[in-house]
Amino acid sequence: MPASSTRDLIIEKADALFYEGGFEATSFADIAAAVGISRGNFYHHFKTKDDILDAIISLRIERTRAMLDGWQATGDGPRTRILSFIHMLIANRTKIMAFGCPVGTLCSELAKLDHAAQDHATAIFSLFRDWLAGQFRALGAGDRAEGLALHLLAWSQGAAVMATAFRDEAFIHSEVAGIEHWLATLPELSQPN
Amino acid sequence: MPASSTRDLIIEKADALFYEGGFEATSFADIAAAVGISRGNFYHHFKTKDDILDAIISLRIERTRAMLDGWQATGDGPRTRILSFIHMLIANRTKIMAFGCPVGTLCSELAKLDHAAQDHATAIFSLFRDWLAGQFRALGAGDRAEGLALHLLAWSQGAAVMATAFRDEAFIHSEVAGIEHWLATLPELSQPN
DNA sequence: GTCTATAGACCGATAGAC
DNA sequence: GTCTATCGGTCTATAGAC
Repeated sequence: MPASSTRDLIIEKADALFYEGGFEATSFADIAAAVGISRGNFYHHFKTKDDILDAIISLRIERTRAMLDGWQATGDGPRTRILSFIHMLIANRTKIMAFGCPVGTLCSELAKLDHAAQDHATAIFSLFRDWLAGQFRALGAGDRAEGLALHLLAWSQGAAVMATAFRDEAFIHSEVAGIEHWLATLPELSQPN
Repeated sequence: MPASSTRDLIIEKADALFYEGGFEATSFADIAAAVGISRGNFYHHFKTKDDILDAIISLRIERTRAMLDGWQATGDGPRTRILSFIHMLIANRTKIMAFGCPVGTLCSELAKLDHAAQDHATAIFSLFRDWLAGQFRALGAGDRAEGLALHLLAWSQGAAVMATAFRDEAFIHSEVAGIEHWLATLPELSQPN
């Protein structure tokens, strides 16, 4: 079976639409139009809107895991790996200023909708948290590693929210600089990089 | 004028519904049911959904201003006033874990909807930013005051997003403790309180 | 009689679902 | 393609204060 089936195309387009317009505000018609198929064809692949959402979250989990594995596979030390995470804010700054963080905004929207997929979406955050905690552990943070990971995640989320509200690119850069300084001067860590 | 009571009731109920369920996902029928009036009566007070959104944002701006003025009117020093802001995270922790920060989630949703009221909603953030900057200025932060204010806002937003995603009350407390420590050890500030 | 608040029928469009 | 429910929004009628 070819990898880029219609189903994959639907997921791909719906992923972008849910990110840029929100889950609730995106209709089947929007997705069908973006894919270029009829709505009838659509239901052959997904029975309900929630099914698409689950597929999208699964895709994001896969891609996040692949990205983290890729960073892990380099010869870089944990500090450099953490910087790779931080610099996502810069790399994605244009989209973040327009639509926020894909993970944070999805979790917030699903919380308000009291949606069954809440935990599934939060699992993306858990991937980042665990991976970051691993880096901090490698730096000698011990049992503080998870707390540091959560704090770093929160910091990046706060930067994303404010950058979206104020459409302020300079603020993203200043927060990233702040994180880098924090990382460089963390008192608990014993390893230099 | 006696007319304002129903109107005020609509705003109050819609404010809660928009916060807890999101703007897009809340219908006129939901609001009318919460107020206990017919949808026809509803349209006598507000012509469009955007009208009520504007009214809600204006209400939030008024209430925020009143709260900040109240903190300003106390005999407390700027450090204690900043702590009042931070401790909102604790006071509102239950709602934040369920629905996120009212301001941050609204701004994020309106950004995705590309809604005309985006700037109006961001004005609530601006109130906090300017007030916090005033406190930092009083502490001798000089032209760093606004940057510190934005950073503190971002920190609280990040804590709110993560607390919502993970439903983690302990995390809120640990972030608040982190902010308090940061505030107590800020190197730039010359005033003791 | 006028004005305002209220109710509820009604509209076209579109939603998710099949 | 078709279903039903519901969306935001419009319309008219009524009830009562002045």
